[in-house]
Amino acid sequence: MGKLDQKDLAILNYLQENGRCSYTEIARLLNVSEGTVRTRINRMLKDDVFEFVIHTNPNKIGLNVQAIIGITTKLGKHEEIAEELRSYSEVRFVGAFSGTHDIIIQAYFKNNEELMDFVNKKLAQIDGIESEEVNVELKQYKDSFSYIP
Amino acid sequence: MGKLDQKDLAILNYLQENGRCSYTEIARLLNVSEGTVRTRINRMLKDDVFEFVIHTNPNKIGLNVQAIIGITTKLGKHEEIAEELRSYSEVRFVGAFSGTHDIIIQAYFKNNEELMDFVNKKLAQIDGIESEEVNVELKQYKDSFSYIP
DNA sequence: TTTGAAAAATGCGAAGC
DNA sequence: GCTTCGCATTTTTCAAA
Repeated sequence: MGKLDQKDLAILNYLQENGRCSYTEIARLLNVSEGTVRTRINRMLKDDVFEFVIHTNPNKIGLNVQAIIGITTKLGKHEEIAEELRSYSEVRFVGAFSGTHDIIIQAYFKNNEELMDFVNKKLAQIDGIESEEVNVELKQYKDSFSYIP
Repeated sequence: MGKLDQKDLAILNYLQENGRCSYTEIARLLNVSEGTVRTRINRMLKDDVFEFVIHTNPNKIGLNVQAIIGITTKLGKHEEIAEELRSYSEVRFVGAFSGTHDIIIQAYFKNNEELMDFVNKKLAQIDGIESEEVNVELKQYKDSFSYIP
């Protein structure tokens, strides 16, 4: 499990700005050969350091309501409930947390009705959920994928 | 602001699975010409429907502590505080919410000490923050970018 | 909007340093 | 591990249906 050096981080930095940046262009910018960039990217992909994805704008595909829901579960039920939640397509993030909530999820919906149905029907049906705290997003200020220091 | 048809959604679906999928390959899979795929992708990029990005695995770049922090602010201070928070590189998500918390952020840190410094120094310095609720992630079950229905 | 075909750019594999 | 060099594939451009 090798570490990443400065060159690797530099490559990731360029790819963050443009996920389709070519090997050739990155090579030009870093003053190394195209082969070097290619080798390193392939190594990082194999080591699961990053992956190529697209970030879809939820509003543009009709998902206008976004919510973050904090969930308190019965003791020892985290795992099972988290696995169940992760299977729903509305849910884009699921994590177990230490703090006020045992599980926190982030989910996207077409409209408020869909959100209500999700909370009152889907969540209500899950055994072991003690309480939920629904936060509806009013405005988004940042949603970045650039964590390179 | 045109709507997306089935063909557009099909293209996005393939790109979700592999952000580097070539126009040619998508064209083969959808039984249309390569030019069609390219035209539509470029239109969607222009319309800000999606963008090509990379998703970096936080752990692999030394960011081992992840937190979701709910913040309660003084009335009328949301905007200003959200803008301030969005400027920090540790912070990857900032939203204003209706619910228990006025602002919810998600942030990544190298270790617990960095998280503590962030809460006790950076957040504590911001005027207008009334209270914070820190949730530290113990395990992540899902973190998807595939919102296509 | 979609297609096809030619030109330009990029990606790939192998060999050598 | 980095580079260079051919060759394959892909992207780009543009005219036409």
